Amino acid sequence: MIAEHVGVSASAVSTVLADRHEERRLAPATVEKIRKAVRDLGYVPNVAARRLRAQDPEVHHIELGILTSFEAPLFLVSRVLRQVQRMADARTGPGRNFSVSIAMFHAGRLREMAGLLNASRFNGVVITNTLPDDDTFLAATTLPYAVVVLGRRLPNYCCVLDTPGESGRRAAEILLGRGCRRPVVLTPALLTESTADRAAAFCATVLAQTGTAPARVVAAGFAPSNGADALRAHLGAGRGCDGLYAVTDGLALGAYQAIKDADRRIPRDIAVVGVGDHEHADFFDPPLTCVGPSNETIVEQIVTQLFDLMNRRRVKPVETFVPPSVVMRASA
Amino acid sequence: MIAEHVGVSASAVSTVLADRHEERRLAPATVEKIRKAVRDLGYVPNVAARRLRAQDPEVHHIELGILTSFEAPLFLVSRVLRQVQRMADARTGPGRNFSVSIAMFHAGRLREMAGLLNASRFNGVVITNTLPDDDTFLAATTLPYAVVVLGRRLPNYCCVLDTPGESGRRAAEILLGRGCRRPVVLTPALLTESTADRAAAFCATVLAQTGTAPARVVAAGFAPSNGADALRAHLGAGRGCDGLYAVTDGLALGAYQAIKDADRRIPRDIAVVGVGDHEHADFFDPPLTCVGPSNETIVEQIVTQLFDLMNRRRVKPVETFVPPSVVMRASA
DNA sequence: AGGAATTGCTAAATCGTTTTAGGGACAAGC
DNA sequence: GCTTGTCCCTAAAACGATTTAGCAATTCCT
Repeated sequence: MIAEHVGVSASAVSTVLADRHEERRLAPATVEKIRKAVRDLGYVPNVAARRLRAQDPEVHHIELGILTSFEAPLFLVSRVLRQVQRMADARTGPGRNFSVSIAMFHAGRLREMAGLLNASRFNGVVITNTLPDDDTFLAATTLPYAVVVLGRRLPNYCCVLDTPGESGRRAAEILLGRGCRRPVVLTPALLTESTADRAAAFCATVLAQTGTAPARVVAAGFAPSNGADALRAHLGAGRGCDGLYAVTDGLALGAYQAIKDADRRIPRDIAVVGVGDHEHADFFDPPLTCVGPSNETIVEQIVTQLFDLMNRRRVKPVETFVPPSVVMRASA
Repeated sequence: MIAEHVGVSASAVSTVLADRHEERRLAPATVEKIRKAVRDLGYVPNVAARRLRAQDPEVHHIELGILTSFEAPLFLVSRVLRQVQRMADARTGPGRNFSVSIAMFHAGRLREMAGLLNASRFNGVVITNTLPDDDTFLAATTLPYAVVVLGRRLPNYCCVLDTPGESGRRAAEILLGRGCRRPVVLTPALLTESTADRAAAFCATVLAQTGTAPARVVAAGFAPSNGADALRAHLGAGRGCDGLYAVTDGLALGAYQAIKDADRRIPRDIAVVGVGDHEHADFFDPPLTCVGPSNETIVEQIVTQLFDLMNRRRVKPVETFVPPSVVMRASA
């Protein structure tokens, strides 16, 4: 402990920090001396040591984490967390105890997260919203505990993701089925594996069915304002659009504004299809038609796999594809 | 360690778990025996012990947490987290290292969260979205580390919250200033300290200025669907409304739908004022006029206080009131 | 057969904290 | 002077894992 600096034992410091110097009869002068040292040295107690010491040997504490990047929206993450907690609560009892938390990493810098590699932070994790750099890191190092990856395909981990190619294809079919002649796909500049797949499948389907590839509008980020700016530029330049596929709902929300500002109607002038990754897609105006994996199914798959891994009921990694479900609402 | 069950030493078990039995030349039979025991006993490694052992004595690891209830939305929480992380990153260096995470508790059962009382989980926390039960728990036990409470007034902690009475009053003034004669306040059934204060101030102001208290519409929860249902019922019953104050933006979003479904226009027929606690309030249609504490200010206050407490630059708890800022958009 | 090398495992130290038992110094009482 | 008590503090064990050093048994080499 840092504070042997004052020539006093660790026990005395501990006593003072726990505010038990009265009952343990430390001299007021010593208490003051210790307090001062604690302040001066900026002492921070080590939680791992405290916990190791404090915990009841009879009860096992299991740490679960949901790892996501700072930049990503939390909607799906929070749903995963709630479901994980539900399962955890069901398994909690005397002798077993769970903590579930969300930890964030800077996109592309997952590898820097403390305790990941040496398994000193979590007993099991769900990882999502990784960038390609994170994916290569993960692919290169198999973490020695229960890991489920959401939305990415990595051979050495259990993965849960959209059935590849499906969402984009169905979205294209919906727009073409309504008679759209000038479909547009709206994507962020930095594509994740899922968004890239959706866009590619959409383009391929449109090309196959009409002979022309759809226009591709690229937004700076995935916030609504990025979507609005990008689509406004596209419409303002007079390039046609009568159907829009946004690979994430935030972009669709921004697109709505651009469309309305351009005095076009949804879906009459421009039909819009999203993916269902926004909490309130059904309260957009008009409510957003979505083609994407059902969040319930995804969450359920993730959580059962996580617990199966932890129970060692599953050992080999598996890929689970969740087929998109179509929720027709008023926007297309 | 559990697995002395097989008559082998802890070191051997550790070796196998780390998959280093090759380099350390354990007999394949022993490895199998250990693996089987690990499986059969459902062994879960203790992360606290691992961490204590694994960490470099030269670097101090500081754990920060943001504690919120499962039931609450994550918008403000995620903003707090990002800001905390930014400050943490700025203070990270050789010898100092932060982990920031979100941990959730069941509303009203904060006291059950493991490691809170014995300080064995976090070096500092931000607590928010507490229910009255949690508040009484907190008021009764001063946690022995850095704590900042968001949106509640507790004498023994640093608190950051709306200036009491201000938001509701300003909202009322905006609606009355537009000439509204039948203002309505939309609240969830379960009021937190902040929402209760907003509703009360709104009602008091309207009563003072017009002589009649506003109608109070109570939604079952704080999701948009709850708001839509509640307002639909109100409008359907033919009770008047030409101005609406929603104490949380989710309700406003639901109200938008009910208003449009009733063929009323926003703001011409019904003006709407929210509080600015939804990430995309500026992309509602029409964009939502908000009166509420600026999220930047709140987040900044919280985070500086948290770090001041940890540095012991502040010792006594303080209350910080953040005055509402008004963001006029198209809805009122 | 005797020494060297290899194989397969264990003992012990360590991480930082808390708690329990107890010890030394001094004062008071006989 | 010896016992008893009080005051103030420390030593040591414990928490559960990992790692390092090393020991015994077996095999290999000459």
